Amino acid sequence: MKESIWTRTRAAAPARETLSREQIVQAAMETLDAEGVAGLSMRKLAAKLGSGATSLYWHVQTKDDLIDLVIDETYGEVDVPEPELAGWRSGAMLFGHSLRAMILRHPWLPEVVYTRPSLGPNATSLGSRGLVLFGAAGFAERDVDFAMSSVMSYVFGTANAEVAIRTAIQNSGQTTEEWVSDVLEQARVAIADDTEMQKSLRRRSNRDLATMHNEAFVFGLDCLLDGLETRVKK
Amino acid sequence: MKESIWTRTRAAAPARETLSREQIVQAAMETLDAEGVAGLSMRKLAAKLGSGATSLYWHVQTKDDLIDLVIDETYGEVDVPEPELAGWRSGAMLFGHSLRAMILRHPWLPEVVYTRPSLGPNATSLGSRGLVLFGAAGFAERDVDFAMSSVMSYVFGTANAEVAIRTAIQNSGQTTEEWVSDVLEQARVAIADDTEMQKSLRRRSNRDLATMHNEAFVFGLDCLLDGLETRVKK
DNA sequence: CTAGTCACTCGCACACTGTACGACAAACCC
DNA sequence: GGGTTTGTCGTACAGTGTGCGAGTGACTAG
Repeated sequence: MKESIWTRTRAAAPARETLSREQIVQAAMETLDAEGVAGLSMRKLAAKLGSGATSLYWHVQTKDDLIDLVIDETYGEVDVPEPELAGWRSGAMLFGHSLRAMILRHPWLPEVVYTRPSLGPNATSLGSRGLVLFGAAGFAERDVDFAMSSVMSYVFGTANAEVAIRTAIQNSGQTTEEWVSDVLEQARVAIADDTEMQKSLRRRSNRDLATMHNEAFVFGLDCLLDGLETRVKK
Repeated sequence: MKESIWTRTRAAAPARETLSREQIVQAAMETLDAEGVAGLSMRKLAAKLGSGATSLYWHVQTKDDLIDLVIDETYGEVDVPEPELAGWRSGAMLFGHSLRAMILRHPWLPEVVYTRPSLGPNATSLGSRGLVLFGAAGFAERDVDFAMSSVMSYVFGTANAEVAIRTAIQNSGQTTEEWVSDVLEQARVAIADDTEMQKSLRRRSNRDLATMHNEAFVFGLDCLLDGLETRVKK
């Protein structure tokens, strides 16, 4: 007996310093978070990994596939509480906050997520855990799905809009305060004869952008959950 | 008298066969609707208009600016009923349906709309009319803005998700039925040990995709509006 | 020890992108 | 008729995703 399977498998593991799909996905995630979709190119990604550009194509079929993988990774970051722990309503609230936080951490997501369906393992697992949560609430059959996707859609919608503003600020190269006051000034001129917009503008202009977004988010989510609660089977 | 001012101005009007910004925007809209963002290139657009590629840059500063213009055009297609006509609640319902229909007509929108803020004339006018509508409901000061953006976010969220599925089907080259049954089969395998997902799957599998989306949309919107209604000042 | 096979890397090339630049031309004003 | 404005467009540059085929190191069978 020259060598056991154990030593054999052990030796086969490192083999050669080599790229791995996980490595590539993680590097792509970093680039996306830092520079957005426009900042991600296969050549730059390869350079970051110290390899040739086309080497990536052995581990990943196309750039789009790579993005699919990164997207699924983000879904893995979302918490879905189990209904026993918190009850469905506060569970849904926590779920919403976790999903929103994830999207804000990955502001490139809205730009790519609507060009493909998400069927990766993390996405489906999220869906499954979501269904458990909303299933426990006691909705009628099909309302379980409707309830869950309502909440997800609402959260995506609000977070996406928030992301749009954030990227705009970042691209402008200004501070948030500068940008806000610029936009407000611009708006003031544009709507000189629009009393309704002026009122809204006055309401917004003294408030911090981030806290306003937070308040708006929980306001709408509360409303939606209120509405959902009345649909629960008595 | 050889020619009056009338004939002169008449002659001066066309001046020379020339591109116009409106023409370009409209052609870009057509291409986007038909082929999506990936199908729009300045060269192809110019060819469609029978002009040189770089000629477009006299009328439009960059491709991104052009897309901004097209986006604003789409906002112009959204109906916002006046509150006197329908009351705020059914007005909001109509608004939601109109916005959703607009997004479904322009499935490329989600892909580009979250990388920039929308401050064009049609976008701001939509915002203004929206504020009139929700302002008439009788919300407390800041809740007017919150209510409106909740509804918009929800509608965007649902419509975007719908768009994602539609594009996926289109890209697959299959019919909707083929695609659905393929995905269901794929899902069935993936979730062999997940009873919650299986229940959901069984619920979905017999239903037409489009009507399911419609039902889900009005279900969630109704819930949200129910919740909003309880926030109206008494 | 050699020959062969697999797993993986990578340089080159192709077609295509957005757009800066500067030369051109047609219409207008004086 | 000269000059200015308005508009067009060919060329060029730097960059993109990725197909192809040659190359290389590690392992296995004989």
